[in-house]
Amino acid sequence: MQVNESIEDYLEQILIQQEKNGCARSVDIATSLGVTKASVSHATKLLRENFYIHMDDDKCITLTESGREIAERMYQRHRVLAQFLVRLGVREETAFADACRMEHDISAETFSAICRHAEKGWK
Amino acid sequence: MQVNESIEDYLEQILIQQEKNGCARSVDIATSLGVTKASVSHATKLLRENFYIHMDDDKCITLTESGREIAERMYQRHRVLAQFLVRLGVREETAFADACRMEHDISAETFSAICRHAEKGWK
DNA sequence: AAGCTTAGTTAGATTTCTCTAACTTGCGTA
DNA sequence: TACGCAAGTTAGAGAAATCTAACTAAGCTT
Repeated sequence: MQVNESIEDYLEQILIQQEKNGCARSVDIATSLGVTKASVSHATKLLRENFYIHMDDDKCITLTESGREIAERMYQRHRVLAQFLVRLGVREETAFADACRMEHDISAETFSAICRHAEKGWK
Repeated sequence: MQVNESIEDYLEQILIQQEKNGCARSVDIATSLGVTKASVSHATKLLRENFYIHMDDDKCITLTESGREIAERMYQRHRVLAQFLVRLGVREETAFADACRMEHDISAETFSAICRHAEKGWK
């Protein structure tokens, strides 16, 4: 399995829910990502087989070390990109939605350039 | 057929070649996009069927009005985004590659915010 | 003319992601 | 206890993009 956009979205969403509730549930992942439970089930099976997540007996999903690493990277990108866009004058909602797609596309070099400017101001 | 990332890339590449050589050729599209001739053939068939391109008897590919509209939008985004990233300190090559993916993802709102800042400076 | 090279097409397979539909399982409540 | 709901799984299908391999068709070159 290669880690692609879809997989990254699942991992990021699991992180968000895990931070909020202690663990993530399939049904909530489905709602947040706008996909069916069947799709989540399929994805979590893959993620489990490749040791990116752990699912305990009562279906509570948590990230493993390697899953968390990817999820944190995506979530950080998501937040920094959204903040950056807001400072460029984009409405918060649009910024968040666009950042959600951009986070998968940019190189480490571009991300660090954006990090440098997301905090500073510009004229 | 819905216009997605892949289709946008084909149209943009056809525009670039059309500007340079008067028309685009399948083999050059394949080389530029890093896909096989078979993939280009499949894509151009779709694009023809949906009236985004025209292919004359000697296989010379040109954009129709509606194809050109999409291609121009993508190419403009590509250039503006790349320029913007360069001004943020990203190396030209990386900027161009990242812009190539970002161009498909950003909303009109985000693009116009970036346009406003791509020309101005920032500190 | 015969053979080579290049461009393009077609057929068929593969991969990836998603869906619907039908199923199991567990829990709560009437 | 029995019913029904909610969560999750499985099977099967479809869409989209790509690939390889084999083909056609034109145009050069000897």
